[in-house]
Amino acid sequence: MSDPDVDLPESVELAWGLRERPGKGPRRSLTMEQVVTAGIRVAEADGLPAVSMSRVAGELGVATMSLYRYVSAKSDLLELMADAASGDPPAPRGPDEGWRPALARWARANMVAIHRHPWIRQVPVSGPPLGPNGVRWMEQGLAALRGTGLNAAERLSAIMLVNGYARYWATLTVDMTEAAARRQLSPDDVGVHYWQQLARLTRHGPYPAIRELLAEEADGGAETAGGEEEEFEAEWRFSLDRILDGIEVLIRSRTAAG
Amino acid sequence: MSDPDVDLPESVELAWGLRERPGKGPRRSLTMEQVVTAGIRVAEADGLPAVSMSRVAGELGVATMSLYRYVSAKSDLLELMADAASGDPPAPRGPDEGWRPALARWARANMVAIHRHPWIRQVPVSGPPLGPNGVRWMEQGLAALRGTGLNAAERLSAIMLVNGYARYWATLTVDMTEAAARRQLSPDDVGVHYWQQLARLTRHGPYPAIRELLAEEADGGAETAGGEEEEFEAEWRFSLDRILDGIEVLIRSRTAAG
DNA sequence: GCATTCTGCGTATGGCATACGCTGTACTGC
DNA sequence: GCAGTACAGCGTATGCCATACGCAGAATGC
Repeated sequence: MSDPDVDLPESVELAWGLRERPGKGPRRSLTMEQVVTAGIRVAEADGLPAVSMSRVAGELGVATMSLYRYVSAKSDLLELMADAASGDPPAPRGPDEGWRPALARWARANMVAIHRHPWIRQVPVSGPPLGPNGVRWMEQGLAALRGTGLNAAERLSAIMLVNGYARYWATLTVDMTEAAARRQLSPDDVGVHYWQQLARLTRHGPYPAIRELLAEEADGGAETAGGEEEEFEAEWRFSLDRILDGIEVLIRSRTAAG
Repeated sequence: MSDPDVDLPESVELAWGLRERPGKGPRRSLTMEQVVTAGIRVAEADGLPAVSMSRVAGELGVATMSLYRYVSAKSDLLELMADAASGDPPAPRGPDEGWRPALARWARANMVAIHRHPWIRQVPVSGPPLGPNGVRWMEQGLAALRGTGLNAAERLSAIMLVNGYARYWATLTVDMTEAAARRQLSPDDVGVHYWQQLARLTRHGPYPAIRELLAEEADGGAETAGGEEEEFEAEWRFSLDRILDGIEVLIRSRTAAG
């Protein structure tokens, strides 16, 4: 079913600690971990655009080109950084936790990881996870759906859907917060500003649904407004609950039929 | 409610055709449309990384720096390109089309637009839509949910959820297809290769859920496999149906209670 | 002790976005 | 019809960037 030696990108093998030292030649003076954490340090301090090969090399006191003995291209480095910064998936809470709370915790942890390391959202994803942490996240996500009656493809699609949402949401909120900070406003004010802009643009022309939205927003907008924090939270929960409801419909139909 | 003059980014005003010619000074030798379509032409031909200010300027027969009379930064140009390439939202089909088919059509059109212009997925989104097409897409999305009993915030969250999924899915499939093409494989083979890689990495260690997945995939993988095209389609539909089911649960509860 | 093989890295190439300031142009107010 | 003014196009220059190539020296196997 699985050949003993499927070929894997070199940096992935290094990250998993496979690959033995090759005997010949001088010792490496750095570890993969040092390289990756140096990259993370830069991203954390000055953002992903500041992560250049020369900057990371400088951080380690080596020449720029030395890094290419560890990663085959900058994109490799970025992927490894993202994997490392994702950290540990949330610990399972025992077999009697239902799939729904487990998946909700997993989703939130997903979102929180990006909030904690906002630069992750700007790392282009080139494919399904292969890094050590990515695979462990996958494991935990799938574990939440064991015994639900969903088949393999469905379990996979479901966690991808949830992961996609968490990433999307985190990206959106971080972008908004950063846009706000750049103009020295609160995230709330950015929202208000957007409504005003939209109102101006749609003042003339066929935009009935948007105008209905704006009117309703202006009316009742205040009634649900708690703190900023709570509002973000409520919106996060809203869409997540829609997704989980949708999954639940399917699971129920499976357990009823089967 | 809405001030007569909320400030809008200059390029947005240009794109909407607001802003009168300023009397003084020489005429502009280009239109915004020319600049944007030149950028799109480059992206279409050689991908987004090929879109540099000098390349676009060359396409138009003007000097690089001339473009900065039209956009304030490259990111402006990219956003305008993405908006223009999004094209028209799907036409509404009449008031007796239910919210669900309407939203499903909208979602698919969203996804198809990215498939048609794959570079769109690489344009960083800096905030909610302000371009002419983006606003019209928003209008159509919201229109699909009129009269469902959902309030403004809920309608907005719902279409954002659907849009996020469409974008996510399109990105994923395009990335996979391009990765396959780069290695001269079929997208299917890339999938198989991934399973093999995952199997190797999880052979030792605590990955029960992933191993279960791999086993099940290896067993029954063939039984559902139709053409590639159909499989993509089925997976797209699966998650979309989860989301729509979730929205439907809420709508039903609203119309029952209200 | 020699061949081999790998490491670190200096150098060089060919990009890139964009700040600045100049020149000529088309209009406004007189 | 003319002066003043604000703007268009753009040449030049700065300071980045990723990475290809090849060399010198280090560690090992034999």
